[in-house]
Amino acid sequence: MVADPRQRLIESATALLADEGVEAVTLRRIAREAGVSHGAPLRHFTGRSALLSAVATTGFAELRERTEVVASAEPRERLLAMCRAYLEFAFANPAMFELMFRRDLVDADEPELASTNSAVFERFSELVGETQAVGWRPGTDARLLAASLWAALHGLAGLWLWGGLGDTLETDQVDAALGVTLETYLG
Amino acid sequence: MVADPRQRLIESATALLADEGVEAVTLRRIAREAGVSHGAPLRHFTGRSALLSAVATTGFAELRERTEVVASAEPRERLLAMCRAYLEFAFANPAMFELMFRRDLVDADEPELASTNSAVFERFSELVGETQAVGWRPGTDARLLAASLWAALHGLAGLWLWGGLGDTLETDQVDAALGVTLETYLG
DNA sequence: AAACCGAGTAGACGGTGTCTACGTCGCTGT
DNA sequence: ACAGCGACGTAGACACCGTCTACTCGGTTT
Repeated sequence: MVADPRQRLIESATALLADEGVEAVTLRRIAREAGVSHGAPLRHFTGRSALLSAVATTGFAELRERTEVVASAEPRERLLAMCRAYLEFAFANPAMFELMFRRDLVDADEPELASTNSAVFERFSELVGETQAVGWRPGTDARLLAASLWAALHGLAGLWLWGGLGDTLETDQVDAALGVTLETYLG
Repeated sequence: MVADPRQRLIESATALLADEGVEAVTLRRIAREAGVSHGAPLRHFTGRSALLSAVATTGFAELRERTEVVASAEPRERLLAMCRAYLEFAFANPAMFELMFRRDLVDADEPELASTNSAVFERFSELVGETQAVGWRPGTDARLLAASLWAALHGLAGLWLWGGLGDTLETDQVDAALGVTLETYLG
């Protein structure tokens, strides 16, 4: 157990998020979970979105770790691994992933969140650049190419999370679709 | 003004959605907007998600129209046009687009919604098949290819709506990224 | 005439985010 | 030693929200 009450609240919220999904992460439930009164969280966060932003920040931080660990000589291989890591993160933490991209729950302008978030994309963008330097799709604007591929991954995760597309998009089907996507971009 | 109270509620909700976004579309506000008491909507819908599902259904219907109108001899051209129409729809009706993919607001199992929704993807899938028949990426499973491209579009719309990726994804940048995506798949 | 039904109303209940006023500790400066 | 202060927590209120229930109509059917 951590002493810092701020941290305790974040951890209670994270546990609640993983256990019962985004809907359950309410200020009052977090407070109950942390063993404090319903108004206590507001002593440490300006409001719900501030607390949830802090939670989402840890999410982006974990995503960054997952996508940074990847060490391989070939830029192309690293880019491939990073793409897979992105989707694996979504599969492993669906509720967190949803929270991270719910702008009604999270304050996107919160500085720490914004920087952690953009750090991941920057890394991705760099990797795209490095891969281009090795002869992949030269001449295409690196940033646009990165955004395009990033969006493709994000869309796969989003549609899987949403459960749309009839019976087409079960987890393994999404994996297969990811294969098609990667082949399309990097094949 | 329509007589059917059910339709009136849907229209009030749609107006509210377009004017003030997803947050504002609450049962009580819809009722106020329609000039009835706060409990009246429940006479016509089993609950909030049922009403919102009806609204989302009209959204998918409009999306279907937008993507069906496209008439062109070349399958490849039609597929391209359909992709662009998808994003144009999202740009034109951001709040509706968000609602359509918010499974906490909408009952994805509602039959009418599910069928209207899958009809759009089916059409898309067919078009992918036709384009393949003309020599585009033969040998790739049509359904997976469709899902992959569909997700790429969906991701672009989602990221734009979300406003993430720092200053990278303004509206015109998304258009440019769409260009990269289309070139990647169909170039 | 009686029974019924679609449509609407008013009130209640439990839940929520946020605000405010009120307590407590423990530390620190004098 | 002690007054003060600031971090932390509490309790209650307020305005919303979705949903449920009991009640009221006007018209149609029988």
